[in-house]
Amino acid sequence: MPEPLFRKLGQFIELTDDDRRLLSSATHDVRAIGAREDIILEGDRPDFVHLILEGWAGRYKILPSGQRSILAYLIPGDLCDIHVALLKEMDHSIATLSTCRIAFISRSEIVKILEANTRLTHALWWATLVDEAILREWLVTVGHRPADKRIAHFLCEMLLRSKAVGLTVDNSFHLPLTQEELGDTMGLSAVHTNRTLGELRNAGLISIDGRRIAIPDMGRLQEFAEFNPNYLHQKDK
Amino acid sequence: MPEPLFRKLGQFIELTDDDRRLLSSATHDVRAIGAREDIILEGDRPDFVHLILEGWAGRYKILPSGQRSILAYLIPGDLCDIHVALLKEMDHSIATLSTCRIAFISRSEIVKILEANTRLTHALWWATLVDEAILREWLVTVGHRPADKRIAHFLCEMLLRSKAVGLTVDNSFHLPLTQEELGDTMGLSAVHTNRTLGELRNAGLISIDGRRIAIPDMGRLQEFAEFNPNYLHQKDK
DNA sequence: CGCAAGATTGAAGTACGTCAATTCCAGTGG
DNA sequence: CCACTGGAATTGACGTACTTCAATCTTGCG
Repeated sequence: MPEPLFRKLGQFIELTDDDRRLLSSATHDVRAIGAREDIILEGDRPDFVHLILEGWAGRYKILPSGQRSILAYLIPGDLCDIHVALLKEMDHSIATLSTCRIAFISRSEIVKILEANTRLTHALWWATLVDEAILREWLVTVGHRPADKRIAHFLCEMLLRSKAVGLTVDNSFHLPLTQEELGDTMGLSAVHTNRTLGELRNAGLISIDGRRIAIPDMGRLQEFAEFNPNYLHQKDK
Repeated sequence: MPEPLFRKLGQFIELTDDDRRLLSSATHDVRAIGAREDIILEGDRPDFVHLILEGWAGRYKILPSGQRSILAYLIPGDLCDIHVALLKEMDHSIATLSTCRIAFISRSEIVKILEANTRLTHALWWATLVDEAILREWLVTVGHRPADKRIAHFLCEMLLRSKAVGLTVDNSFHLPLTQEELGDTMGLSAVHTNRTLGELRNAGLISIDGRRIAIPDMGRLQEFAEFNPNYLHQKDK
């Protein structure tokens, strides 16, 4: 069942049939969730770890001013919150962006896996370290890159991450975000996000068809964005 | 020997004498390192995990433009790079900021601890999750807060983190950074950092004596910065 | 005591934000 | 099939928080 997770962890270890069985048995409780619904809220201490099987979700915080800051995107194969096993409470919220299929894994099942299988434990830990690496790169982006490179860099990342779980077609992928949400991610206003997206399109670096982004020349976009994929720690490439 | 580490992990688990012995025996190789020297460079695959015993270090990346982005500060009790055990290579560099005493722990010793002691393993994992939580908060700060609150928020955090390892005196702590380095952290120019620091001082929110920051009224500074310490996941308060 | 790095200040430029209006488009009901 | 609707995208005008450049002042340190 959790093919995207297999595909993701497979970048780090060769999964055995036994590993697959263990993961499959843990992800029996699958639920469909509509777009833009909260999965966990800041302050929660949930009893489940959530695994995205289909669709996009995002981590976010709301500032006292009402401003929303989006901190990460979660796509198929991503675990939302293994933190929960160790930290007392969520320090941020998670919501779906598109309609999603999500596996609910009880904490006890996670603990069982961690005790039964050292290689899987390491693979799961590896996944959280990659999340951390992505956060570092976003911090660089938001703090030090101008708007156009900021967005270009983000699109490079999401193309490669989508590709790693088999969600791309000819260097195009589905981006289920409004421009306002993209702005809340990049630390930009919706208006400026719109203008910047227009520039990238005019420069021929990207093309947009509805909610689908196509990157005609990935080399050129990477060069423009000063994008180095090393922080994604992907096996292939 | 590694008192600050005891103190840090002690926030998460009660350390037994056995835990302490295990950690002490791993941290036998201690070296003094001068200020502003690199410990690990991006691309490295070091054989050692580094533990800060005294002084400050920082994670950073250099952009093609030469711009430096500082991504995290490491103070006594912080492990620099457990990543190394799992990720292929460093995706960022680490350098000292002040003179430091650093314990070099060989990878095999880390592995030994991880295999021998589940509780310590969880505590170490917990520490990396806190690092991740801090990164998320920095992303909020850099992306969505104005310069004055950005710096105020950072100072709140560093006071609490310093306090947790016993490095504060009357709500004051040593901040071994130049204003340029602080700017590279907050995504601000050195000039604007200077002016903003001046404003905070004029407002009576902080006082600066050389490289020492004093916070006369922590409640007031927290309120100004909209600082909520939940993301630090500290036990006490 | 002298020097270099860091801190401070002023003046001018710019990349971004805000406000507000208009256009586009997918979904809905008639 | 078309008119209606509300959210999202787009565009223009204008304001501002920040940057950059450059000069001067201060401080720590050999």
